[in-house]
Amino acid sequence: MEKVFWDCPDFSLSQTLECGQCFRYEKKEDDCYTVISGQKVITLGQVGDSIVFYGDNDIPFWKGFFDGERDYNEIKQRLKENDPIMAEAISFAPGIRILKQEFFEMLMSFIISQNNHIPRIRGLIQRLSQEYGMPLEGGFYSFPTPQQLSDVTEEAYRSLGCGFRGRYLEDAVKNVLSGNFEVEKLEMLPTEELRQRLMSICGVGQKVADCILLFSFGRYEVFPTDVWINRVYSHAYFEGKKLLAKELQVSAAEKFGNNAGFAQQYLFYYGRERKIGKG
DNA sequence: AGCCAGGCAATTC
DNA sequence: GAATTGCATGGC
Repeated sequence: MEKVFWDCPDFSLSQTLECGQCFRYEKKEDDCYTVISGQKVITLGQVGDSIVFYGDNDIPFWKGFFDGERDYNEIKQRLKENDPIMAEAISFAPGIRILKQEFFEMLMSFIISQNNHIPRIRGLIQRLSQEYGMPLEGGFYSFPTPQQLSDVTEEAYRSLGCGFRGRYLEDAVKNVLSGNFEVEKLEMLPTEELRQRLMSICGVGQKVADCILLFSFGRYEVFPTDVWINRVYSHAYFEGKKLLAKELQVSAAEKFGNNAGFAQQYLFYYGRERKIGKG
């Protein structure tokens, strides 16, 4: 098997995949991972700072997927200034990079994520792909396209185990197929307008919309606010006092500015792994 | 064996 | 408008 090497600074494959932004990866032997995005699949590993791609399937795509061009060192230095908790969160997982993932896949995945555990989210996405996606090499399946899901009913989603989210998933597919969610056009919209557009889909609230804005549209100024972020944020900056989501986001915007999204992911992973503020 | 989950819409006050 | 409630399911 052909190997392609890639030196990418400030990058940990495991931290980036396992920090909660991505649901479609599988850990193999020797710290190797198989990652699936849309119709593409790759197996890769890491030796020190060096990433090893096994196979040469569209390497430029995967370098973009891993946000390879961005200077994360500069972002981290800026976030750490006068912020010991952030410094600790960053040193806990200094190799997180924000992935660039497909819009439709993020839309469906984060609808599924609501009121759900991460292991179960992954299972549901896997079954959805296996049922309606396309077989790829290695026994994996592509995430289904909107067209492949065009006739899937709420009941079918429920029988996969999606529960009450079935109605939302069906609505999301209808919306995308209607033509009001073409990525090339969405990319042009200012963040707030794009957020409102996403939230017009039943089942997409601000949290889900913000995850899509951050993980798919590269709107790094957003700060997705969920229960974990609320715990770690109030613990880190407000002596444990819980904030309303609105207040928290105003505070995060002041504190982190255009790097809020990166800050969110460092804090989220740190808080969740260390169970900060829980119990 | 329950408890609860990267929330949300619907309902109620 | 802010606060409360029901939701489906299964991993832990």
